[in-house]
Parts: sequence; C-alpha cells; structure tokens
Amino acid sequence: MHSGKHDTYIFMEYDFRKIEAYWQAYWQEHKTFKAENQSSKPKYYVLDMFPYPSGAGLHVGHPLGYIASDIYARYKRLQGFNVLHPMGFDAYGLPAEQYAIQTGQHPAETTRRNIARYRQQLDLLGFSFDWDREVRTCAPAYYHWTQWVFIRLFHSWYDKKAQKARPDTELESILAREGNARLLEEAACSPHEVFSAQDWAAYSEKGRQQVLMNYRLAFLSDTMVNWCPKLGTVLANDEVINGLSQRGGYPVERKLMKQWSLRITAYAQRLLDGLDELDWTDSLKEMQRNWIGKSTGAEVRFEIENGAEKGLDKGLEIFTTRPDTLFGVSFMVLCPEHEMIPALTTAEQKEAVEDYVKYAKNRTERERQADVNKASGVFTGSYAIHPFSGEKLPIWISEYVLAGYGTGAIMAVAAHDSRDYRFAKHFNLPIRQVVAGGDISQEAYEAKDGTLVNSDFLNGLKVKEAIHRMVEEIEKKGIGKARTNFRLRDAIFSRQRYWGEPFPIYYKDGMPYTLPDDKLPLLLPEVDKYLPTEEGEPPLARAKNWKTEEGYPLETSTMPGFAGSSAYYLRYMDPHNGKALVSKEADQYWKQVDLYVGGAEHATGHLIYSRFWNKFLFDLGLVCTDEPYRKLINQGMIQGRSSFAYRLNWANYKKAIEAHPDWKLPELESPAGFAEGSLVFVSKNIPHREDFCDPVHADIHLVDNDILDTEAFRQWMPDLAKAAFILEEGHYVCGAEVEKMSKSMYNVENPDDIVEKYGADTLRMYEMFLGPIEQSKPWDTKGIEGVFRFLKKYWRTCFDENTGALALEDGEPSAAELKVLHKTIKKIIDDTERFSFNTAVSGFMIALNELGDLKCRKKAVFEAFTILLSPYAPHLAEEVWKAMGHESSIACAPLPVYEEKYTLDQSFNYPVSFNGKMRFNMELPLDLDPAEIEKQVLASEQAAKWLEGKSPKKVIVVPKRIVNIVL
RNA sequence: GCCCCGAUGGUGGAAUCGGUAGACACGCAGGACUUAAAAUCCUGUGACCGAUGAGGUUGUGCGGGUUCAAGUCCCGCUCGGGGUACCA
Repeated sequence: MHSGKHDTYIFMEYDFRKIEAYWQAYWQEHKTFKAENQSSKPKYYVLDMFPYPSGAGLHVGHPLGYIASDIYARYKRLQGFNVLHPMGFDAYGLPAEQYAIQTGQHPAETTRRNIARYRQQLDLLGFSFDWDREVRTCAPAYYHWTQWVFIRLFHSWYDKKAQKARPDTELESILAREGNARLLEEAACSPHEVFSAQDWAAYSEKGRQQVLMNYRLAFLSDTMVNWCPKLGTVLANDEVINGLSQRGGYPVERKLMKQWSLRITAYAQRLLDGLDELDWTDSLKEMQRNWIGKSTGAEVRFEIENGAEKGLDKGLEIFTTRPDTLFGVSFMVLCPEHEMIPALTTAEQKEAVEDYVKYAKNRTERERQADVNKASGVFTGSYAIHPFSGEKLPIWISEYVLAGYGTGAIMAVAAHDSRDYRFAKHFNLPIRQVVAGGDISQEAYEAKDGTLVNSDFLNGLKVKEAIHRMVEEIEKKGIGKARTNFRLRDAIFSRQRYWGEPFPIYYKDGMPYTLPDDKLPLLLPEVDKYLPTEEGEPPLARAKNWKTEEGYPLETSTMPGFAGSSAYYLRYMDPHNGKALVSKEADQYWKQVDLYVGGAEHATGHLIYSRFWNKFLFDLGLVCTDEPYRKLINQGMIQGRSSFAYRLNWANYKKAIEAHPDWKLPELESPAGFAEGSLVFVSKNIPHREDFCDPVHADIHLVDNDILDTEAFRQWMPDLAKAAFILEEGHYVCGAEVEKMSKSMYNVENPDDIVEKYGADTLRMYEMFLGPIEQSKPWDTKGIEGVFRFLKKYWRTCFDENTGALALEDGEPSAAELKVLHKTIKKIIDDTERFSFNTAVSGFMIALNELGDLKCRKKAVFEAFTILLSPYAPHLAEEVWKAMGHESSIACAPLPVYEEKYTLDQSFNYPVSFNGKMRFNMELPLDLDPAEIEKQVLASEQAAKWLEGKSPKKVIVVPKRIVNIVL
C-alpha cells in the first residue's frame, strides 16, 4: 500500500510470503484439488460465475464471491464430499474486439494475455480450483459443443401440450399427416398461415423449410431488434439499459433485421414454475418473475365497421387483462407497426397516418423512453364495433402501444388505465367509468377493487367476478377466449461481430441448413480487418473461402456472449470429452450445480438463458436435471472508497489570509505563483475549511486510515511538488466518499498489493469479515489490521517466535479448553452452513482470545481449530498442520465433530425482569423445570425486595432465556 | 410510477425462533515494555444523569399498535440502495 518500513518486523514473525508461496506450489504439484468423476464419496458441485478477462485485471471486488465459494468448497471437502470446484473464462466479448479494431491485434492474442494475468492473480489468492478442468469459451474444443447444441435447437420445436421440445422430424410427419391447424395452437410458433396436409405435400423444399422455420427453437426471422450502430451489431434486451448498450454505453435503435433468435418464450411457463423449486433469494426470483412477466386476461376480436369492404372481415384482435372493463371501452389503439394500418386508413387520414408511422419508425428507444409521459398518435378514420353495445369505436394509432406484446392492439379504457387516460385527455376522447371508486376527473382508477357500474350484465359484480363472467360471455359469443401473455421476448441470437462462435449454418437456395456434426467445430476464420465489409456485411464476410466444401456460403454472424456461458457448468463435468458435451456418466454423477455464486446483475440475462438452455437439454434427455443451479448466492458489489484532499482555491486565497492568520499563508500576488507550487491543502476538520477549499481526489495509496502521507503526495504529481499543508494535530486528514471503483477516481484497490502487504489469508478473511456476503459495501482497509493481527497471533500461538518450531504441547485439554473448542466447532459449522462468513471469522477471533485467556497451547485443541480455520486461511492452516507431523494436505482432514457434552453448562444465569424491565440476574441449575424456576425466583431475596409484599399477577418463565414477573 | 431490499455507537457490523441490544473488529483514550519507534500486551469506550464510585435514565430512521417482553411482528410515513419501465 505505501512505505514498507515495517516489513522487517512482519518477516520475523508470521512469514506469510514464504508460507503462501510454498503451499500454492504444493497444491499445484500434488493436484490436491483434483475432482474425480467416480468416487464412493457423495458429490458436491460449487461453481463461480466465470469471469470475462478484461484488460484491467482483477480488483478487490472480483474475488469476493470466489473467496466465499472457495471457503464452502474447502468446507465440503472437510465434510467428506467429493467436491467439484472448477474455474474458466468467458473469453468471447466486445472489449477484446474493440481493442482489436483499434490496434489490429488479434482478439485471441489479447484474450490469451488477459487470461494469463487473471490466472496469475487468482493463483496468488490460494483458491482450491481444479485447473485441469479449465474451460475457455473461445477454444474450439469448447465451442464445438456450443455449436452442437445450436444444431439441436435448430432441429427442435416445442410441443405445448407435452410441455417439452421435440425433434423436427416428428414435426414434419405431423405436418404431412394433418397440416398445421392443430399445431398453430399446440406448438410454440411464429404466426403464419394455416394449411392442410395436401398443401404441405404440394410445397417445394424451400417452402417447407420456410414453414419449419416458424417452429424451430433456433430460428431466422425478420425481427425488430436493438441495433447499436456504434458497435455495429444487434443486442439482446438485457444488453440494453435505458436505451444505451450495456457495454460501452452507446445509443441503441430499433431496426427490422433478419436475425437468429432462440424461442425462449416457449419455456416461459416452465421458467416461471421452476423458480419455486430453487433455493435462490426472493429478490432474484422476483426479478426473474418480473422479467418473464406473466399476465392473464383475454383475447377479444372486435369487428371493423364495413370490414368486409376493407378486406378486414376477420376483425381486430386485442389482448386485455381487464375484460371486466369492456363496457368502458371508448376507442381502440394500434401500434404504428400494425399490419392492418394501410387497410384501415381512410383517404382523408392517409397523409396524417403515413406521417405518424414514419415519425414513430425513426424514433430511437431512447427518445421514446424520454417521452413516456407525452401522448402522441393519429386517428385512422375507421371504426371498430363494440361486441356487446354495437357502438362505433374510433381506431387510433399510437407508439404507446407496443408491437411485440399481445397482439399489438388494445381496447382503450380511459377511466381505468392511466396510459389510455392520458391519451384520451390529450385527444379529447370520452372517458367512461365502469368500476366504482376513485375520482376519474383527476386520474384513472386502476385498482382491481370495486363494483362494476354502467356495464349491462356485469353491474353489481366485484372486479374479480366480472373478469370471470366476461370471459365466459366472450367465449360463448365466439369472439375471443381467455389467454395468458408473457413479457419475455425471444432472445436475439446473432451478432454482427468477429469475436464469437461461428454458426454451424450454411445457406442453400436462400434457406439455412445445419452442418453435419462431423464438420464441427466450425473454426473461427482469420480476417484481414475486424470491421464490417464495405457492403455492411459482418466481419466474417471478409474471410477467404467462407463456404462449405460444396461451395455453399456460411453464416457470417456470430453468436452472442451468452451462448458460451449457457452450458459451461456442464462442460466442467467432463471437460476433455471429444465425443459429447458431457458423458451420461459424468452428468449422472454431478447432476447439477449445488452452489452457484455470482453477481445479481446476471438475473435477467445469463441466469435465464442458462436455465432455458438446460431445460432444453433436459427435454432431449442429455442432462438429468431440469434446473442447472440448485442454490444461488449473489455476492454484493465492492465499491471504491475515494479519498479527498481539500485544495485552497485562488478565488478565496486573499480572504483566507485575512480570516485565518493562524494558517500562516504566504503572501501571493498572482495565480501564477499560486499554481507554481504554492498549492495549499487544508486538513478536513480545520474549521471553515469548506468555505475556502475544493475537494480533489487523492490517490488512496497515499492515504492510510484517512491520514495523508504528505511527502508521497508531493511526489505524486509534478504540480504538487511544493504543496503546503494546514494540519490538524500533526496530521493531514482526508475526506472520503463511496464511489464506483475506477482508475479516474484513484480508488482502485488491487488484490496483488494487499496480498503483498498482508498475505492472501488476511485478504481472504478480511473480505469475508467486511460484512454479509450478499451486501454491497465500499472497500475500506481500515479493519484489515484486525484480521492480520489475528493471523499473526495464531501463528505465534502455534509456533515458537525464535526458532519457528511447533510450540504446542501434548496432553489432555481441560474442561474449559474443550468447552471453548466445541463451542467454536458448532459456531463455525453453523455459520459456514448458512454462508455467514463474517460471523464465522468473528468466531475464530473470539475462540483465540478465549484460548489465550486460558493460556491454552494444547495440540489436540489446535489440531481441531486448525482444520476449522483451513477453509478461511488455508495457507497458514496447512503450515500448522504440517508442523504437527501430518503427511497429507489439511484439505483432506476430517471435520471435527461437535460434542454437546463439552459445552453444557451446569447452571444458567436467568435475567429476572419486572414488567418487562430487567432488574437482576439469578443463577440457577440448568435442569430445573419452569415451575421450579418460578418457585425459586419468587422465594429469592431480590424478588422479595422488588415485590414489596405484593403478589405477582403473572410469572413467565422461558427456560434458558428469561424469567418475567408482571406486577 | 410499480416491484424488491435496507436503515443499529465515531466506523464496518453482531443479535440464527419475539427473550439481558451493541458480539467481533476498526478507531480513539490511557497504561506496560522500549534509548526510541515498530511489534506485542493490558484497561476503558452508545448517550445522558451521578463524583471519576455505587447506581439510575435513555437508546436500534420517524409516528402509532400488538405483547409480560419488539432491532425483530402489524399499520402509517421518511430516507437510502437495487430492479423495471408505456407489457394493456
């Protein structure tokens, strides 16, 4: 962190550098953490979200989750589990490609370098990864299987009735047998025309392929996509945040393009239901539920006035969650992309409608989001007919109706929907209240609470009953039916980029076909530049001979980032298998991830895609569990804690001289002299400092416990060479603020620096000690000394300070010593089980303090203690373990067993309270029953004093807790 | 706007099932050892009243409530963090 003047003293005692280097080499050499695919032991699979290796390397926030999972993995090994704890790299990604575009350097090269750096940093922290199982998504042996799964997705369709994916060969035979009438209902498919078996027989090869495309789980279609011109590619919904790209923050537009998509919507219901079974946090499940966004309601068809003349005799289909408000409909609204618009538009309205559609088309996502509260739209000139009242309802167009949801058309109930209300107010359309409640002259009444009015046969019903009744009526009339909708959209699966998995797809007669399995992996070709071609084709179009042996052109898009990360947990089970993604045996043995640790930011991306991917593989019988991650822990983010020095600004310099002669400021005539090395910094708590000074970032490496190293600060930048400081109590005290960890704020803490100064064991324990694992918190080294002292003290207790030999004694531990030990065994095991690592670290400190008080140096006690400590401070634990004469690594030691008999108390100190207020404590034997306790308490001297002859109304006795007397 | 989560000393946090709030650690103050520093060890440390003691009062964002007993449960707010955003 800063000067190393104390280092010699650290070395004399606990030499963490030597210890950690030794054990890291030992683990690597002995393959201590190698997991076997066959074992008599029960299995446990602990997985971290693998990192994207960025050029900046790891900062202290990254390892937080890795440390937690490593503790748990090591703990499970002690418990006798065969633990799989692998690590790898999510190696495809935009930054490496952006860098390649700028420098011409091959992204594979940058990625390889960054991975090497990550690996080096990870190794320093002493993780128990089985590196023999490392995967990299950009390795051909890995993306072979990403491509292989894509081929399966392409050749599958989703049977809604059976609730599973089935092969397209079955689909073809159904179509040949009976046409698609039934499948339009029973299969997850894109909307398309109904046809008969005879029609199918008459279709050409190309025509059939076009039909099949509507059913495939990986399909090509013209889709409204998020196009990012700056990145030159499309993005998935979860990669767009507030209209800007997640990576880089560039603007994103809506654009109609031919793209690969995954029919993830087919699995919406299963993705929703599956959540109930999972041991995930409620907040994360809730996020996924909202993202999937199930809503139930009804689809209703409205006749168009003179529909037959306009060729619209099929009417207008809308979706609503509030069929109860059908009598409150006063107009209809279509999205600007709606296919019926040309037919609906009357001659008088033609120009206005065309202008509006054009306007809406040119608006970016960002513009639309900025104007959420503005109403805009245009009347088509046509009318729909109310199915019950027969009333004429004007049909409008507005961008507040979305093309991708429901049918892209709504019935507007201005009184009971705030968006319809705003629109009606703006265009002066009628507002008709049909549910009693609220004040609709002010705002829409949206609560699903109240009684129906002005609604014919619904009058007097409660909202819930009315919804039910109306759906019945709609179905009876044959104008619609109950229907469920999901907010979840199909995932756009192609990227117009270089650095990703190539699709195993070639084109024949304009239609895509999959490569045969024996042509996999389809290797990523070399290109001269990582930019799109002049014609706007993706970079792969630059590759020479980018075609099959038969000369068919290959797909030029590549797969998105989530392709490689969707099934990586399976590949770790069997990473070197060249014949299958994962062997049956390996899958049967490891089944699913028992503990998954990673950031909550993947809630609506990776964690959904991955569940979808797994469910698909499950349907194909390739994996044996329906959900990939049984338990999930979201580690919080570690923020930066910036330090500030307070610079006296020139504007206030003269004033400061007058107001504060005690600051002894030199007389300066010009700002030039001021700038040339007469900068003055005022310590944080000097009175009136804030009236004269501006805060400026000071590099946190020049600050220790908020005290600035003024000498180092002067040397930091040339401008500061002659800086002067107004001190308080001999120190310059800095201010601090929590900000994002970033270079520009000079607040990045690098794990290597901490390891260099305190060692990996201290860093590991300190990151855990900082607070609950799920909580976000600023990085602050303030408390690290406490953990460091603990480890030094542990070392000193076990080893002789002068000789370094084991200083523990043989002999039977005393009752008091055993009590401390067993109390600690229980606490550490309980805390580790519930992922409360911060309290576990406290438990070690308490135990060492208590053993210190007892002057305990018994080998038997410290042997058990050291095993408990080994997941948290593995290097030091190994060192002690070896000194005790054990041959093998402590990682294989058996976890000490808690025995209650050593911790049982003979008596218990009962707090006795009167009317809820604590008054005195009374020690009583433990085995008393409540009645006996009550008797003894009431008979006591202290109770008599408090009762003063009165008899208590009530006495509450909670064994081993409290006695409460109510007067 | 909607959904979720949170608020405890100077600081990070503990209190696992409604049962002695503030464990553990940092910081701070005082002391021991030392020529000195570092390292190490000891003592004190929520606030207020009291004499520095005994002792007492008060105290978990705010206002109510349930209970013998509330940081914990219920109702109503305030503030902070995260997610999501015309999803009909």
